[in-house]
Amino acid sequence: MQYILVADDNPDITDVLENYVKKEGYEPIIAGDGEEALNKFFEYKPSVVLLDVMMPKMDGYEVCRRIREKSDVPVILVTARGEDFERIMGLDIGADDYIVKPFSPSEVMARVRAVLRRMSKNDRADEGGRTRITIGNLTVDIKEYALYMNNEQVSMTKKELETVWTLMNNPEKLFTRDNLLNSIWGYDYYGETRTVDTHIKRIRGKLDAYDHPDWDIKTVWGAGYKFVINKS
Amino acid sequence: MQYILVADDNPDITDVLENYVKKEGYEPIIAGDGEEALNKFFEYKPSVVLLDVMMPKMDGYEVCRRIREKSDVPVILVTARGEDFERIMGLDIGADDYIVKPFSPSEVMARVRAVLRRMSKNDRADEGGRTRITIGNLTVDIKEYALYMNNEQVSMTKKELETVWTLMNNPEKLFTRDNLLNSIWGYDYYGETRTVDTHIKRIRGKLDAYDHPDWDIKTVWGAGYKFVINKS
DNA sequence: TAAGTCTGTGACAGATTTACGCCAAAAGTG
DNA sequence: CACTTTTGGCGTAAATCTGTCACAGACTTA
Repeated sequence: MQYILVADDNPDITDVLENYVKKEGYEPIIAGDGEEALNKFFEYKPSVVLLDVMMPKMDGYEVCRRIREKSDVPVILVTARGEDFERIMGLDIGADDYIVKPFSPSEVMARVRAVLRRMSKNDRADEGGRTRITIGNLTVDIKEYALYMNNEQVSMTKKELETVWTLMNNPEKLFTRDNLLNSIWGYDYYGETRTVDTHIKRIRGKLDAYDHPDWDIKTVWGAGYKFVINKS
Repeated sequence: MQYILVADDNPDITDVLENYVKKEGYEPIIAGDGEEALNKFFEYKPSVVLLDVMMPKMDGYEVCRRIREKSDVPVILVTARGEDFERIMGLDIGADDYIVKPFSPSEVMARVRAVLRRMSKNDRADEGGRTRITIGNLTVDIKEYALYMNNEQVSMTKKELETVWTLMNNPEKLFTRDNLLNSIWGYDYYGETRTVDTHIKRIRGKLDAYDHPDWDIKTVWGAGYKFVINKS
């Protein structure tokens, strides 16, 4: 679940934004003043923070500054009047964008989407982590989102590919179903553990169309699954 | 000591960036206009150059061009909103990346790290000023903004051409919609993600009028699009 | 061997995501 | 300003993926 923190002392504003945030599939967290905003920030670890500049107890600039001491989460400031963006951005508080009142809710959501987009992906392939693993005749490339057996592409769905990738990243390591659900589905997944079985079944169905004497996805009875490498 | 040259005529901006650069362990060199930037460049030989496009005495484009006559140092251009894609990339200026205002300082530093990483990997042959790519019977020339199928020109709009160009530049690589929006529409695009779909549809509509057994623009369900080359 | 667990599998409904057509807004032109 | 082209957005149908269930078969332990 992705949280969005909305901090404004005017309930009319937070009410409207709350609905929009929900409609976009995020979970809104509302705060009515600066201190509350800061507390809820640390409690919920939201993915985006929307801060009104003028709030009781602690203003938006200060909240932003405090958040920046601990986190790189995208922060959008909401200002009352047309201040020059270079002034806002130039203040050493590290805001990511700003919106001038009066705004339309859809404009706000567009900016939320934009900062999330800027933060997401893009750098990950750059990030130095490996993007491709080969074990025996099996290769998975997460940058291409593709899986190859004997250099021939085998079509995989997203979840299937992520599952293989996760297992391959730690050969010989046992993954419980909960481990896999946590790292692939997310920590807040609510559903059957056995779902994993179904995915393993589908993966095996596709990969077993080929011989793979060097490795296998093995069931550890009563525990989970692991990717094993056969030393010959 | 690694120097980073920061050129902008707004002291608010250079002040903030100066602090960030220091915090990351580099030594900032500040310039307030184009001529100063060029002089300090030759004096300090920095590892990265950050250039605001609009500066007194000499604009960022010109500074970048002059630097390129002598050096392959990574140059990041900073532009105000709404600059055209093609002016920044693809042309003979030779910039390595660009950032659209408003930006957050942490975003800037992320890109500095990114270009430095790319340089260290000597990965530069990749983007090295190519202006034309041919794959199978498809040729795109970004300099003349034209696309050919079987040496016959197919009329494309700007966005369509840029999309094809971007995908072709990294065959097999998956681009999420967000990736495409970032690199083609820019960091300050506040529209719908699904817009990409519409453009892909139009591109396919035009290109599918011809056979192209060697390649295809493929949908990766739940993830994005990629340009695939068919090995026969 | 029998009882008690745990896993593999096929089927299916529901959820998600994408393609496509159409329209309206925006940008470009003369 | 009128006209054309380009671009972005939306609703719907189609395609694809995913989670769950029921049951058979496998494994473990006593």
